[in-house]
Amino acid sequence: MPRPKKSITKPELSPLALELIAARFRALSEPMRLRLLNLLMSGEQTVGQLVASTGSSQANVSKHLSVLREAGMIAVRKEGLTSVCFIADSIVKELCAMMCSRLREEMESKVQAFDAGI
Amino acid sequence: MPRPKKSITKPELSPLALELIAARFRALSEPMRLRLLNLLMSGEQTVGQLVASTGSSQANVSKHLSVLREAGMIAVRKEGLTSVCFIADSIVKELCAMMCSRLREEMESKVQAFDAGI
DNA sequence: GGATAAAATCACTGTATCGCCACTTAACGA
DNA sequence: TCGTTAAGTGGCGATACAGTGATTTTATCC
Repeated sequence: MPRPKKSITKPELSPLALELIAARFRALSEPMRLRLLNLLMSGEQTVGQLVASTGSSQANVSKHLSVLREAGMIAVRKEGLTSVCFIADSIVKELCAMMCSRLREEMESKVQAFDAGI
Repeated sequence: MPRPKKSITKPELSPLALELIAARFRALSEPMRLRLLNLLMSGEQTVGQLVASTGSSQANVSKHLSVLREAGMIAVRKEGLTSVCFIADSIVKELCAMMCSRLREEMESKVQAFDAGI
């Protein structure tokens, strides 16, 4: 036997790579964080503005923002007392746009199937 | 009054849309699931093959596969006793490829920064 | 320095989820 | 029908994470 396991095909991703990729997707896996990112799509905002827009608590927003920051998706610029947040990774917009359009397609095809006779 | 709140800018995503998008990213947010998807990139595989390739328990693999199935990312075709899994949504490959290349870029830029003098 | 305001952090609770074990279900062959 | 095998499912313990309230840090103004 040439090799006792795997690798007839591709070289399989390393555990580290898998964890890093998973971590990035995980940052996008919470509605509140998607909401924050969506708000930041229109332009940079202070933490206070995000708190007001979302209606969530300041602590909660701050925690979610730090998750997004550690994932490299947003960055923060300090201006006196306030912190201004902005999207730091253009991939965010692409990924979300892709997911949105994909979901829309699926829903529309379901509507079509429904209209066509359940 | 037209609407009491928000909407100076964009129409903000609905809670349902946010949850649906988050759910799809959540499906991609676990290393084991990414591993399964990566294995399926090379072509369809039976559950048993995936269990053997990953070295994880059959129950665990089965559960992760059902998560991926509910997220619409894979589909399953029954052939006698065995279930054959395959990627059902081409977006999966795009998303993962995008994340991978993005991470690679970041790492390389860090290496450069390191080489340039910490 | 002291007061104030913005944001981050800590401590805590409830909930979700991973991985494992055991059991059940489904499909085939003798 | 019975036995076997592939896969799905339920229960359990441990861990992770969202949201809240209270506290601390950081920077500004008086």
